[in-house]
Amino acid sequence: MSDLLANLNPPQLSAVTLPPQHALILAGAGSGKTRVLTTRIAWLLSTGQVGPQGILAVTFTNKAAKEMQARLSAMLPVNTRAMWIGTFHGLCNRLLRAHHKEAGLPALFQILDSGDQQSAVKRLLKNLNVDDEKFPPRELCHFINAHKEQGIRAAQAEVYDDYTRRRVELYAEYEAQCQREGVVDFAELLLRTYELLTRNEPLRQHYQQRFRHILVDEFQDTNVLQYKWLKLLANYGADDGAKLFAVGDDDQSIYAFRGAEVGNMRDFEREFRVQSVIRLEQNYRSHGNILEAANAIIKHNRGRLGKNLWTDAGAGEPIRVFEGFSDLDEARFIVDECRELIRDGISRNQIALLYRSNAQSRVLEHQLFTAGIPYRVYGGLRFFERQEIKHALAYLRLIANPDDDTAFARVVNFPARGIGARSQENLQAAAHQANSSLYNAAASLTGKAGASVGAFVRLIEELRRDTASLPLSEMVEHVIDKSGLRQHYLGEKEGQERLDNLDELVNAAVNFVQEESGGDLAAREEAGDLAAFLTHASLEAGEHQALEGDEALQLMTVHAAKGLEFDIVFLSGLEQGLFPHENAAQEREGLEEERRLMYVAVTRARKRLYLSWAQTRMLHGQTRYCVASSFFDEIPEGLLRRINPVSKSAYEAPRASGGWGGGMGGGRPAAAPAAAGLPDGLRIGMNVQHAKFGFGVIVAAEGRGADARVQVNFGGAGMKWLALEYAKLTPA
DNA sequence: GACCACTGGTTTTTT
DNA sequence: ACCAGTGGTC
Repeated sequence: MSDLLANLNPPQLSAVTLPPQHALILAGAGSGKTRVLTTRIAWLLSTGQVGPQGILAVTFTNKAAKEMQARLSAMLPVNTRAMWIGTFHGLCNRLLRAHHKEAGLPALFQILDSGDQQSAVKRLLKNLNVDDEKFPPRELCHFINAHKEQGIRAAQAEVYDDYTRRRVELYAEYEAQCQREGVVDFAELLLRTYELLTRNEPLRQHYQQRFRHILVDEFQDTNVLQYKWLKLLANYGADDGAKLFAVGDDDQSIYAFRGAEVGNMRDFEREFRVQSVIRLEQNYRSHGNILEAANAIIKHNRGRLGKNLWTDAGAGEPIRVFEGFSDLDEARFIVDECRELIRDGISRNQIALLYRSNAQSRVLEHQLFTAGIPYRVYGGLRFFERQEIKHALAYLRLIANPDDDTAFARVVNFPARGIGARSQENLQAAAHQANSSLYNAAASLTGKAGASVGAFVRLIEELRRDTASLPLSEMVEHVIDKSGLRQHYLGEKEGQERLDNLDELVNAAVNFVQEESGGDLAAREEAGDLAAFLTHASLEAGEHQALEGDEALQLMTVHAAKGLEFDIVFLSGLEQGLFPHENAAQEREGLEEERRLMYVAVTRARKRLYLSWAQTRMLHGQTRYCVASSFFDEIPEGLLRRINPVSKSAYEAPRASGGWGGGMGGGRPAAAPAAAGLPDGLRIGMNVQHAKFGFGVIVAAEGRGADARVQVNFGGAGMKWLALEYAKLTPA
């Protein structure tokens, strides 16, 4: 055990060895958060304070859960399987599978991912004859999820206008549809579990007594419902409830936009009368200058719980700042610099190229490709979200649960088997009328359409029969062949990649069955291989497409980089309107989240950090004229080293390109053409001054004469459209 | 039912 | 610029 605690610093040690009580650990970036969490569990177990079955550890991502499990098994010769370690969704799934009857769900309930949910909503709107222009499925999904994530059912939803009344009705209809089909969406997993435990006293008591220690990772990312869920399991208000050990960093809360509630940290501290708030402030990751910059940035946020990271590593190098004429120029600089770093022996996967939004990767990728540097882009379409995979899974889902209308609608005519939109509408109507699933309504269709739909139903039944005794992987293979999917993609021009992916799905099934340890055993025993595999596919959308283990540069959004670290980090596109993003920069809350994002980005770097921006950038097919991000103003100049001449705007007098430009599109931005209707003296890209908003750059123009409007990027004051007739703009 | 042209919408994203 | 989704034509 002394081994266990060796090399912990004093705050880490006190967190790990805290006597049983509620605790909040404020763990700064790079302060050894995961280590504290896992060591805490190991310590609790090895001191005999609790058995493995008394531990519940919750994370947000499967990756984090797996890492925790792996680290624990390395630390202790203990059966980690008796512990409940997983994501909120994974654990809820486990509970619902075990108690599906009490929860009012079929044993083989399916899980809708966000895409499935949207299709389900679309189908609902169609059935109810609701105009999907007035109620866009995307927006409706968001409305429904936002309510569920607050723990609010349709019956309790607040109605403040006609539009919302209708949305609430649709929410209720959607709930009914899901119930009828035996499917649950992500938010439902949590809400249903919460309600199950609330209403079912014996079950609730069972789990409240079982779990003695509940540990939560990334607590700043919990939403309202997740916190309620934790309170329930910890038997909030009782003396003999589990002890909650929450680890988080309010400064790294970057998911408020999807419902995360940083306020949970404060609420937790207050409601649970937390006596021990422990701050982990020693950073083991970054050199001093980098850390100092991060601290300086985050200091601008209000209402922080307060924390100041320090390091005993030296100051290190200054932060390098590069200003490009264009996004291309910026990308070229970055790639040149990377080439040199690689030549100097830096490992490629220790270099990260970060950006605010995915669209920015294109220009970087292009330059990297040209330079022949291997790179890996994180994000994008994931394995189980690919069209061909979803199709194959839909067949499997129908085998498991014929009432799954989402799956039915997806493949009833794929590959094409003459069941057109018309027949499908008829079927929908029949099913709606009979209040039954599409599958069951199929028999009621007559005529030609009835025959083809009947043939489809028979196909599914045949598949079910023929695969009933096959092992999972052979089952998948059989379905791919006999459904006609393979044949279909064989005949498609670009079908080879899809075929490869389908083969990969068979492999995934093989691995899934073999991999006893990682899988959710309880769920599998309950429901069989197929159901467990389908759950796995929904809950764990799969590895990102790029190859693992390659010696490659790492490209990703700042969000995706959270939790990771690299020797060298390039943070590009530091322009007002892009980072901080214009949609967020208007309100303080939004800007503060952007600032936390900036803080996360900066603290990813161990040894060297590059910050760059471009005076012009192609965005949505148009050239945007940019000003530097206001975040530059928040970093003390003394920490920075400007690697090329600094200018205030794209339209200063021409000057040397600093050696990075030259060539196509790389040099000064081409002089902007006089935009239609702009009065003399105004040009796109020009610097102007406004009485209220201050200095800015004209970014776009439209209309002429009295209607002429210009879009001006005012930096800190944001992006504005101004009517020239009223706004007083003077060239600056 | 297949193909093509047009449209709108593009911050971040896990489960 | 680029993607996905849609509506039209053959």
